[in-house]
Amino acid sequence: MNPAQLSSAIVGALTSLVDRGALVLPDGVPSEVTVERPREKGHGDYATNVAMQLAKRSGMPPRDLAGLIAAELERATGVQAVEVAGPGFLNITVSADAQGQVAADIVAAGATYGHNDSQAGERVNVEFISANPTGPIHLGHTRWAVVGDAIARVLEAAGATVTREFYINDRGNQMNLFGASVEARALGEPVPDDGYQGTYVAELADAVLVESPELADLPPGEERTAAFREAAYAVQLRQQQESLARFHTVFDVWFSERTLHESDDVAASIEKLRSQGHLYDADGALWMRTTDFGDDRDRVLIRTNGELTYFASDTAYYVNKRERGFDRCLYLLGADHHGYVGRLKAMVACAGDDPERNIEVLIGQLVKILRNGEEIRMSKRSGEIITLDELVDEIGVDPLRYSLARYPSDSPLVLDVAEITKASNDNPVYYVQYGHARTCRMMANAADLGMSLPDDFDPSLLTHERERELLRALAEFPRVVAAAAELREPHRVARYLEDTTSVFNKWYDTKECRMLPQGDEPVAPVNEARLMLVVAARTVLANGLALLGVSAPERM
RNA sequence: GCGCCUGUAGCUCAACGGAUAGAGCAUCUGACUACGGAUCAGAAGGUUUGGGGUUCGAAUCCCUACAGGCGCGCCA
Repeated sequence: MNPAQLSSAIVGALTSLVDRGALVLPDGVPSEVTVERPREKGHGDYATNVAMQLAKRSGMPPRDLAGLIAAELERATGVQAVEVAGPGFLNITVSADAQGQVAADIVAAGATYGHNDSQAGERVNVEFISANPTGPIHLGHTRWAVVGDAIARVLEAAGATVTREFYINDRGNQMNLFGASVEARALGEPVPDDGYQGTYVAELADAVLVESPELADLPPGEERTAAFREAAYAVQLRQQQESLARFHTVFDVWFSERTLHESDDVAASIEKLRSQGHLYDADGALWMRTTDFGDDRDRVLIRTNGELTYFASDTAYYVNKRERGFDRCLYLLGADHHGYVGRLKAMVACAGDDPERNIEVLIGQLVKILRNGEEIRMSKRSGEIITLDELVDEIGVDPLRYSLARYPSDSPLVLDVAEITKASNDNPVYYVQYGHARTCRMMANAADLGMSLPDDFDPSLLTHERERELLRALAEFPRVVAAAAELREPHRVARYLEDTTSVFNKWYDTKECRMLPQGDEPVAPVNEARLMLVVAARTVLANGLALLGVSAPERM
């Protein structure tokens, strides 16, 4: 019996109490109730605080109400015992066969186990990284490359329709400066003072000259600079895409800022906002009155010199997303951009949308990486960059992804290269992956003995306390996925996997719970029931790792 | 000055307002005639930064002080 099923049973008990007149709930019976997996042994398989939650409304003391519900709930199918504890908790013990059935349900669901409908019907645009195409993907982008991708995966598992999107800022002064920098490097001239200094610019210049050697022969001037800009842009964008693909972060849409201007999107979005009455002219510029919706100051859309601001593009881009049908636009930004939150939300309100629903801005705090106890630093001015490619070379895709995925993105984070590259039990990524590999070895061993998943699986054979613990953990997975999706916190999946792997290992280590027959014993139904449990555990570990974009190796 | 984020074991961090705040690392002690030990069992380590408040119950919510990080352009 999984938590959702138990919740339904509790709701059923409440309903029949109300129907009988034994209980009065002025607001009606809740459609679902909280069911937790108790941390303490001796508190049953599951616990609920429903009696304390409903005590006030029902006009009964929590413990009295708990007793009433307990008596009713004990009659439900699959419920073995209900105990009132503490201030009014209900500790529920599920019958062995109802609990064991969880294993077969998981195996039947296979790769879809964990999927749920908590976000069904949501059309979500997840925009993340959106690095300027003037340099490589680097340390500063890495956290969202993992967590943004994992959020998208978790939302999909929760039933949402998701588009992962990368916005390319391929327009404006920075691009021209970038072009001029590559041009200078290619021709052996000094890079402009405010230009791009990094060594990667020299590499780009070389790559451009290999692909388009004729550029060097063009006469100096704007056309040549533009030609270098376009060629370098193409090379740099391709490199970004390759780096991210190698890192298992894949986008559905690479959205060019230029296309907003080449189409009428910018003009159209300005007209839309004008018609909403939130634009005005002052000092020769066009402004959006974002202060109407809580921003600290109004924002310029068109400057005195007639140029469009970046914010004008942002506005057009948002309107474009909404026109493509997304109800929820997620923006995953670095901490250095948190100042944008206010204006983005105000802009959404100015466009006539609901800033509480149509836009959601998540801020990722900075990640520090330590090597030999010292922080690896980047310097924008000198162009010293720690690229994603270098990090992947040094740390590996799986350890790097997992190490970033297991922490909430709104807390600052320090990672030590030595810790996350250790190939041992020190490292949670290998702990979980090894757990998965172990389930695979066990399945292979079982196959060697001619064992197979039983057609007449008897769930009541999985009775050992360690088996029940494991079943409880496995049953929780869909709720963990749902919570991760709702809260945009995929680290919950990683923590859950570590916990579940630990529970699995404890079971594995228990002499009374050997899956294989010992000595010369023949294969018995209990052995095949345990095989079912192993396959269920493998399913959960594999599905969970997939949500984080981390591989699930069959052997290590 | 204003705003956002953070403050939990020696370190890195968990913990939908729930029961005795948990893991891993580091330290110490056990289990290898093993379904691959990249495992398991155990010890030690805490006034959840300080102070108020809200309630059946607060690390969590509110106020306040302190400390750290990051922002506050007609730049992108």
